[in-house]
Amino acid sequence: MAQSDTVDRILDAAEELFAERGFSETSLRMITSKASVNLAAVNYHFGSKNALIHSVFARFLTPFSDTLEQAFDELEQNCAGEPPTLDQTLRALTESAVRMPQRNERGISIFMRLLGLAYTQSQGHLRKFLEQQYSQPFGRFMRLLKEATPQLSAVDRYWRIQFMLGATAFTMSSSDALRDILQNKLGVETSVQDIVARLVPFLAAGMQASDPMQAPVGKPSVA
Amino acid sequence: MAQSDTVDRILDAAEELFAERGFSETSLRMITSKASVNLAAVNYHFGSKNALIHSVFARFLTPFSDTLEQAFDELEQNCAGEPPTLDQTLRALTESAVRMPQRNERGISIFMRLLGLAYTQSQGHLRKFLEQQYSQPFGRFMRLLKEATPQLSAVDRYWRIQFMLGATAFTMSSSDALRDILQNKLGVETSVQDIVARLVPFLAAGMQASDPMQAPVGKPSVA
DNA sequence: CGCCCGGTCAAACGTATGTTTCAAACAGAT
DNA sequence: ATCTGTTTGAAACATACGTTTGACCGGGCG
Repeated sequence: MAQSDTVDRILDAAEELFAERGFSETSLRMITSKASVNLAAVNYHFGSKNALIHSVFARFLTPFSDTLEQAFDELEQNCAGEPPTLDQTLRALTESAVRMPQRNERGISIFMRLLGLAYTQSQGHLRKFLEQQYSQPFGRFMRLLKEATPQLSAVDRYWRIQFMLGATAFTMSSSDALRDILQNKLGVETSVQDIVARLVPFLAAGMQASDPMQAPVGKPSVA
Repeated sequence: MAQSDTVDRILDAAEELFAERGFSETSLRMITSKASVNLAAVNYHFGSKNALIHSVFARFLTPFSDTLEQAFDELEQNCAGEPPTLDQTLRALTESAVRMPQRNERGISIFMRLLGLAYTQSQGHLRKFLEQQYSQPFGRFMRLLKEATPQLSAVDRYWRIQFMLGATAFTMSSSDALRDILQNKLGVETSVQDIVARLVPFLAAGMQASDPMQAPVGKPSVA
């Protein structure tokens, strides 16, 4: 049957172009010409450009979501009763991302970059789509974070989670470029796993910093 | 003689629209109609849309750059000889941003959002413009960071700086949305100053986390 | 006054976008 | 071989964009 692979070709091309140029900066014509398919194929198979964007996200977010739920299951099972630590929770997340079945070696990088874009570019439809589609694993992650940092106020925790998201999405989204720079400047090779290994302690330390609102600063602050 | 204020009206409108919608998502027609000026005025006064973007950045980045240099001067002067601490350096940066003379109360928010967008949206011309225009204060900030974290290897420092940049740029670029969410969920009002006040300790703690490559992984006490 | 010139304006330019159309090609079942 | 529903193809659609044009206005200066 060889039922046409047009759909996948479009998704592959769209994914890559979106990741490196953003959504509004990527036209359907770029996508279809990169995918070597007819322009009309996008609207035929997906309905609209926005729907294509949703499909691109769904293709990697759904498996990731499943992997993540599974990792969280194991985590909670292993430390039965006690809530998992912050470090364990973060590791469950990052390892789910890294271990996820990739279509190619740049997969994880593209994946991260798209997540960053989704958050950054103010595409109302995308945010709505993601919220009503993947609220469950996201909510679960949030709950785990909450249990792992009982010392934080809700507001502090909220902001620090945003800081973590930012550091992660940003770093991963430009990880290719950053790795090249490092390679040129210091002659050091780096893998995505290396980056993650450095990122997690950074995040955990930031997350557990002493309360900014009551802790005095190291040096007596100039009132 | 009431020399036309068209230029400023355009800059004001552009600044606001860019901040809330991004660059490619904001058309000249939106800008000119918000500013109540003729469409052709943009190309007449600025030459092109890209040049307008540059002008928007220059208008707040140049004073900020000056303020920052001054803050760094004072900083280095005060702790004569000794290099400023990480916390001091970060505070010099953020306080320069916050204290900068604002055109209106949303100024700092817009300013941050635009900086985040500049880093996030892959506008080649913008990055080039910023690099060749404001490389000096940026380089100086990097040098101060280096002196404030002598315990870090070059590679560790490199990655952690990226993490900091990411957390900052990302948070600031979506700060309005994040503040709204917080307002709806917990009924808490937040100012940019609040966010910054929470961000700095997070960054400082992450920056000074124990070396990820030699520290044991489990959950040891903080050595 | 006449002249000029910085600034404004409505209108048009050419190009690129997302989407639609409709005929042709194709597959599989009858 | 013929029919049927699905998928491709080239072309056109309407709209929006950034930019350019040329007419027009209103003071300052000779």
